[in-house]
Amino acid sequence: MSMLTKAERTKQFILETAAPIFNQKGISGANIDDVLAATKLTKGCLYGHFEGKEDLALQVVEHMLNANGEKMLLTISKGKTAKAKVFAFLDFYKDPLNTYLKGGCPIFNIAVESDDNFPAIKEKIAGVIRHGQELFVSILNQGIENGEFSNKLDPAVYAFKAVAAVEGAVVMCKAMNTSKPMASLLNSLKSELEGYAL
Amino acid sequence: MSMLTKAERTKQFILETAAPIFNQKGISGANIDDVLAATKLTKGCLYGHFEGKEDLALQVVEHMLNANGEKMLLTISKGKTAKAKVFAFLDFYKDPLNTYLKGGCPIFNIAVESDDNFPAIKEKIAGVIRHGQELFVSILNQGIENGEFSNKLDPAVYAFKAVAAVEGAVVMCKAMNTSKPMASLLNSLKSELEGYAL
DNA sequence: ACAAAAATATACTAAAAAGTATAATTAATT
DNA sequence: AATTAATTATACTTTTTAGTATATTTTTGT
Repeated sequence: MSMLTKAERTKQFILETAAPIFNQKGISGANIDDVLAATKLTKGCLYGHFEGKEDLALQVVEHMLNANGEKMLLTISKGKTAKAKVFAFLDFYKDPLNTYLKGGCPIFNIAVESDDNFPAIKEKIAGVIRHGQELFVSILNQGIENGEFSNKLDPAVYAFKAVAAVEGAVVMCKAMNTSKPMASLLNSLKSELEGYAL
Repeated sequence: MSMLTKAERTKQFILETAAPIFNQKGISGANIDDVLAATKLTKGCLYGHFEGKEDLALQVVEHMLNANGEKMLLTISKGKTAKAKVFAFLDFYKDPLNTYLKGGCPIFNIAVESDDNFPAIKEKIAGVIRHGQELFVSILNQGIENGEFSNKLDPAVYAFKAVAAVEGAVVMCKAMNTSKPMASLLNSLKSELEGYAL
């Protein structure tokens, strides 16, 4: 028998199945029936695990953010040098048309929608973005300290620029249905960083 | 008497009033009653001008995109040199917390939502983005031709990077409730361009 | 294996949102 | 200024979506 109880597994299953639905259709656009159809569960079951749509949405969002964070950390940790870590991060969305979670980057998708509508979720997103920036900055700082990069590199500026550009590029590429510009953007961001190499 | 008929003015008024609602709440999140409350009009009136919510949404989107395009063109046209034009474009969203249309950049907001949900609107957005890129590239090319910039500048790459970064930054700044990182991003993008100055 | 507890299914109600028919009003044309 | 056409308001229906009460089934712990 699995370590998780049946109910816990069902809840997990609901969250995982609902994630792409919410990521693609958005919080307002996704509805309970979509989730029921995808999970092939019933109302009684779903409402046994979640108080209502708002609760479901919040937990789905948390689930997506956690999954995204873990995946991101794993990706970055594979790089041995600071530069390799940064490059690994940049490549995370190198194919915007085939993101690991259908519908693009959940952080950004939720950020756009929650901004003016769901203050609680907006705060969560703000935290995730801030935390990501801090991590990125600390990697760059390590790179400066260990002599990989010149101290002319401003970690905060580069970190913000890189994330903003990549996230913006994901949206643009998806809209235009091409991942081509992403490739040259990544090259440009990488050579910009390499300009600070010692 | 105004050149526009009463009905035309009412329709225009509805579109303008509905624009911020749709831009903030999204197409799925916005509803007819929101628009009626904001305009203080009634169903009979609204349905006299639009076939239904879908039609309204489409026309609101078109209205937002047109308004955005015009405003953008006007802004850019104020710059005399290629560099000035680019800088003017970059500064367009320099204060992401107070965009001319409440809720941030409509192009991006709509892009994120329409992507997996509204194919017709997605196509429109794709066209707008492509057109914007072409314009940006042509400005940079002029700059190269008239000797402002070195021909080492790759217009397509810089144009994409700049737009992606600024748009991404708008979302990030709004989420984090600060326009500070936008300021340093703009400085960075500007000095990047100035690196190609002759 | 059995009893208690928890999870799930069914069938329903409630609320919200979209849309329509018709009447009243207002604007445009002569 | 009067008439017709168009616009807008009111009051309604329909549809969609969320949520609930209760019954049934399945887990879980003894």
